[in-house]
Amino acid sequence: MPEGTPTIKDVAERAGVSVTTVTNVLHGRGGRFSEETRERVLRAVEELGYRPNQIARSLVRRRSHTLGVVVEHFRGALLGNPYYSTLLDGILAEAVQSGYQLKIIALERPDPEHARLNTEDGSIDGAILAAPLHQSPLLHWVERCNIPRVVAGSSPRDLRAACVDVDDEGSVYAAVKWLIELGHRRIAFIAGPTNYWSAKQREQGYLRALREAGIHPTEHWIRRGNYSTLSGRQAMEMLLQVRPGFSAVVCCNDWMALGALEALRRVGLLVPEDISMLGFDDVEAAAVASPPLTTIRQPVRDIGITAARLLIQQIESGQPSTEHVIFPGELIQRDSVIPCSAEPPDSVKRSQHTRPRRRRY
Amino acid sequence: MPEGTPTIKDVAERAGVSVTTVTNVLHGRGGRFSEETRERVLRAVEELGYRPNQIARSLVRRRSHTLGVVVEHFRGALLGNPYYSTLLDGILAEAVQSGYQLKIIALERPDPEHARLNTEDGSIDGAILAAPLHQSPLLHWVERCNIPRVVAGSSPRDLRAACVDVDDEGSVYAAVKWLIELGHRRIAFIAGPTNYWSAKQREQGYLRALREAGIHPTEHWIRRGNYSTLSGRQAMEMLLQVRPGFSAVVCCNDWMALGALEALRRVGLLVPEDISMLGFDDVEAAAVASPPLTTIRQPVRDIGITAARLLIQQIESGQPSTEHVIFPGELIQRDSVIPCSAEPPDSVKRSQHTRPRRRRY
DNA sequence: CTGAAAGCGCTTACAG
DNA sequence: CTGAAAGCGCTTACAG
Repeated sequence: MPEGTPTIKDVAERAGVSVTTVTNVLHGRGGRFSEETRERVLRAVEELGYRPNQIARSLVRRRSHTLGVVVEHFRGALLGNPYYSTLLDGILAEAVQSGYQLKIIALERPDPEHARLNTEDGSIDGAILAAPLHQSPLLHWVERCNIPRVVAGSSPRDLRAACVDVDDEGSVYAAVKWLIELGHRRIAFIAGPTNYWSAKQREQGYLRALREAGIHPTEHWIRRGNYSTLSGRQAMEMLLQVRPGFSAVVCCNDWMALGALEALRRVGLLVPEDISMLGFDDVEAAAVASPPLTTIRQPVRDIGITAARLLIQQIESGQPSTEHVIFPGELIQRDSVIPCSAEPPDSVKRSQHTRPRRRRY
Repeated sequence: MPEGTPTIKDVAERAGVSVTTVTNVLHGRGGRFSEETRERVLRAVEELGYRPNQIARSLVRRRSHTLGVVVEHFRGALLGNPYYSTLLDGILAEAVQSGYQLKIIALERPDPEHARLNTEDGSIDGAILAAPLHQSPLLHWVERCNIPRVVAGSSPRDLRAACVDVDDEGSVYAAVKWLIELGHRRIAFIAGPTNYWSAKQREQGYLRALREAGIHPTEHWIRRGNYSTLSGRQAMEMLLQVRPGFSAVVCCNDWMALGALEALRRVGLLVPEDISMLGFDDVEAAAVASPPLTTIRQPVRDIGITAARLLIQQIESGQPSTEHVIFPGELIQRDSVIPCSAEPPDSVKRSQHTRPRRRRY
């Protein structure tokens, strides 16, 4: 607040009443002032251009009506990631609806003490930890901090704190089971980086589906990328080198699937005719890829909304919660998956294709 | 802050010193205490788990070390828009680097008074108005508010406040001029919604380039969409109905370009062989479209960074500023634009294509 | 080197 | 219906 900003005291003086009366009319505590007093106060507010200082209010009420979103600020390009921004969008929508505002608390390092210093400082009423990395020290913080809190996304299932997440394991499991029902048995997997809890879970889902169907993947069936398009292309290239005749490949995220698509295109293999492809996330680019990518969508915005709702509940009830809300993923069927043809890939009739290079698989 | 939270007074008592001394050691005001006192205070802080209440501090220092990002919260799906989230990402990066945190102030309606109430309340040191709509009442607010402020994105050039933006008009002008140099003369335009300042500017750039080249577009050359893929497809379909033999079409954003691509594909026209296509924004999907889209990229993250920097300068210098920083757009050349062949489209030799339907243009 | 006191701008019992 | 006083948790001259 700049120097000359009018305060409640100025209003009181101008209206010729006490500051107590000013707060009372400002907060509509009826019956404590006459209509005439009310008008005088309001006029003074108007004339002075007075706006209440929320900081002072927060200090005495011990409530800031602000939600904190805690993020690890690794390398800075955080909100450029649609996952985080969509999560934030959901949180914001719910917060605004309930009369809260949002503070972004970007931690320069995932240090519990650092987190406490920035959250238990009176500036927020509660915190949402946004998609922590696998085994982040912040999970430790979140389990024992002194303010209402919930984890949104990437939450270990044994977390002793409220959290909201998608069922990574279960939705990949279901999708791979579906591929198997379509006749696919040789199904490769392009895995994600090991520092993501979600990547691990998706891999588990893949393995469980195969196991239940009595299919035993060798290490040649799995290649690991880092979630980037390039790494997906490279992983696919390595997969092609071992030539075990896959009829389908499932990717831990869409960007790697897009890279894998590129790798197949380069060697003249067609999706889905030669190989079916399944992604995860349903990023915007998935719908406009060629072919449009069949993928698993997670309700990221709903996760954000629910996390905010859970947090506000804790704040307003005064009851800490350790509730876990797990959303199912949704299979988005587009054009990159078809049933497995009985014949091995070599003899599959390929549709017309204009690429010059063409290899046997 | 929950009830039992230790305060500076508790620390003072425990250490057997005054609160003045506690603040002094906490803020490292050297020379005002003995080494032994310092240790006693620090030990008390440690034992009590004391963390300073920033709200109280803000109240007396009149500084919150928080930047406010003001957005119009229309329909809620705000940060789902990569433009906003990327802008926010840049702002966040610069803020964190300079020791500030971010508060998101989502306004339920673009009302100047509502904006003042939420910004001039002591909770932020300055505000960034993020990409206001064309003629938003908030521009009015930003020109006369009492705290440091800057507009990031979509800023009218005559704004009497600091702002950072891309040169929409100039970059479309330059790109269209380039198309003309490539031999294109019949260049259609799929315009954006009229409530976006940027959409208007891009249209102006298109018109200026044509005008300078002595080309006179009729109203048939321009169709308006609403920035969605679907609207782009429909606009292209309308453009095709009048059949004026365009050799190129420039779109006000990438999503509409992607829709236009779809419309052309449906009628069997090839991009870029039959028609060149230029987008704007360089969204992620542009790079993976087929063909990869030639487009104009605006440095959204840099706009955010610069806006935050300008704001922090104002805050720390106490000097309001009305500086305008305008970044050029960057032409990203991919595969959707080629030189115009001398022959009219009808006789253009088309490359191999597998689509069954094929129409004369 | 140390501390008592005033004050930041509000709210909240409480007394009248 | 109205107001004086205490207090929220800090910081800042200022006096010693």
